[in-house]
Amino acid sequence: MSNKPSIPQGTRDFGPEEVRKRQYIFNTIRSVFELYGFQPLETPAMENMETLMGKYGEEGDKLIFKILNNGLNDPKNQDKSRSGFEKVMEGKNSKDLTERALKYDLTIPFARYVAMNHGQLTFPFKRYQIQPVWRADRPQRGRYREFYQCDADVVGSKSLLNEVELVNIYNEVFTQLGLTGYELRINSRKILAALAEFCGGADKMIDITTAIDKLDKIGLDKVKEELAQRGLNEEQINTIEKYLLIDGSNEEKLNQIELLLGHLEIGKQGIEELEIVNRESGPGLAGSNLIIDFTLARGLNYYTGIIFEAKAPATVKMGSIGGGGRYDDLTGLFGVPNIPGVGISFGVDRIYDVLKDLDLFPEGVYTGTQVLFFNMGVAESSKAFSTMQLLRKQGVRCELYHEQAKMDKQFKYAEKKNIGFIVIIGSTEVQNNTGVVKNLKTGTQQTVPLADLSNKLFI
RNA sequence: GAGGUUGUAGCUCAGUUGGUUAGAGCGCUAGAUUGUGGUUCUAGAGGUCGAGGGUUCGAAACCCUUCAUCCUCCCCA
Repeated sequence: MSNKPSIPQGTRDFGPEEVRKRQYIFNTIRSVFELYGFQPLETPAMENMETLMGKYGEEGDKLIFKILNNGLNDPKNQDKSRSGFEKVMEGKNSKDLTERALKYDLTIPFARYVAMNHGQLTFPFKRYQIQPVWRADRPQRGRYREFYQCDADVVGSKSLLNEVELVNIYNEVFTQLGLTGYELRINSRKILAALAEFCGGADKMIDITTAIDKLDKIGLDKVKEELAQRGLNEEQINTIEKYLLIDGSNEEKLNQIELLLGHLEIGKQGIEELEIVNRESGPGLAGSNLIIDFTLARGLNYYTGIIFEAKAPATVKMGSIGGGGRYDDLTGLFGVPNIPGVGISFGVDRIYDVLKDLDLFPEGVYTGTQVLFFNMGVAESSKAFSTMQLLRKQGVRCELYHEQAKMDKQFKYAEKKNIGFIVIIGSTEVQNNTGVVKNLKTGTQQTVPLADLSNKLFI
């Protein structure tokens, strides 16, 4: 029976305090995006199925939340519904059963938007987008079925200046949030492509990248094992091992990769890109927070150039808190070729968990109401109400206790809501046109004429 | 999709080999205290032991099923 209400697996309610903390993260990210000249965009929660399918790889397709069509039981649809169901049972998709799905990320809907509106847009188009996305994944630490992404993308520009700006956006946001120990790992898909070309051919690229991506998790030996399982021979695996053993500062890594893959045209391009981004991203940033990592692969198969992954400080064991990269032709998927782009994403829900673990939320996040007016009776509360309205006009956040009650109760209400000040207007005060202002943190109080009440008293 | 963990009061959790009426702390309500909270003291309310079935003279405990939860793998933010 279980009459208890519940919410779907992997979703969450956010109480007042949580919302405030999340808002703090959103506002920080939004203000940095705006600072760098990005403009807001919102797209629907759901997209047509064909917009999403096939864009995230085979695994990704399975994780898309599909929406059942309405009217399946309508007599004139029943045959279609049945045959559609048969198709679904075979693992295929059927428009007769589902033609819409919840969006899986913000990049593909954005690409769809650009493809639809490229005639009207001014390029390069820089947009940011802060919205929830949904994945039918099994929930666990740092993984939810509904979560927010904050994306910033630039389309219509091949300049590496964009990558450099995005690196600095990451740095600015994480620094403002106090997350100074973050790591921004970068690599280039072109280097990975060069490696694949050098040993095994381009068709082995996905096999190679998914295996080496796990290096820090499972270790070199296991990676070699997995490569062998995926059909690479010993010579090829040895080359990959050399590749994986590249280490040192960013500059040292670049020198070593030059020796290994610099002779290939695509490798040369990738190395040059990394070199530029590393050099231009700013003194103090490159090499400490910005780390060139040749094992970084990233799953999304539309990336073609520089790729990013932001990681929380190793101590919190959270993994990726953001990611992104360059794609040469995302809108080509929607019939509008030759619009290159590059973008990044912040995972707010994980950043929230990390800030909580590290106790990095500032004090000010918790404040709501500044002043509580005590309710001392009908005539008294009427006076309190009109006084309160005047204060509200000055921008002071205040409230009047909802009913006449013992002072004890009203005090406790203020305390629980973390309200810093109370104002008592009782019969004596009504007569004298005064109020007793008490600072609950220090315990001090003073009687002041109501006309003198102002926001200065409540700081 | 595969594997595991936990589910007892509003919250955090005890509960012995299966044995009478299931406990504690915190919180809540009321009083001590009719205009001054946080401290203290006193009293009180609050449980179909996640749900359903089974074993047993007897189940919170053992078995099966199911749901939820958290975690690991896969993959990802």
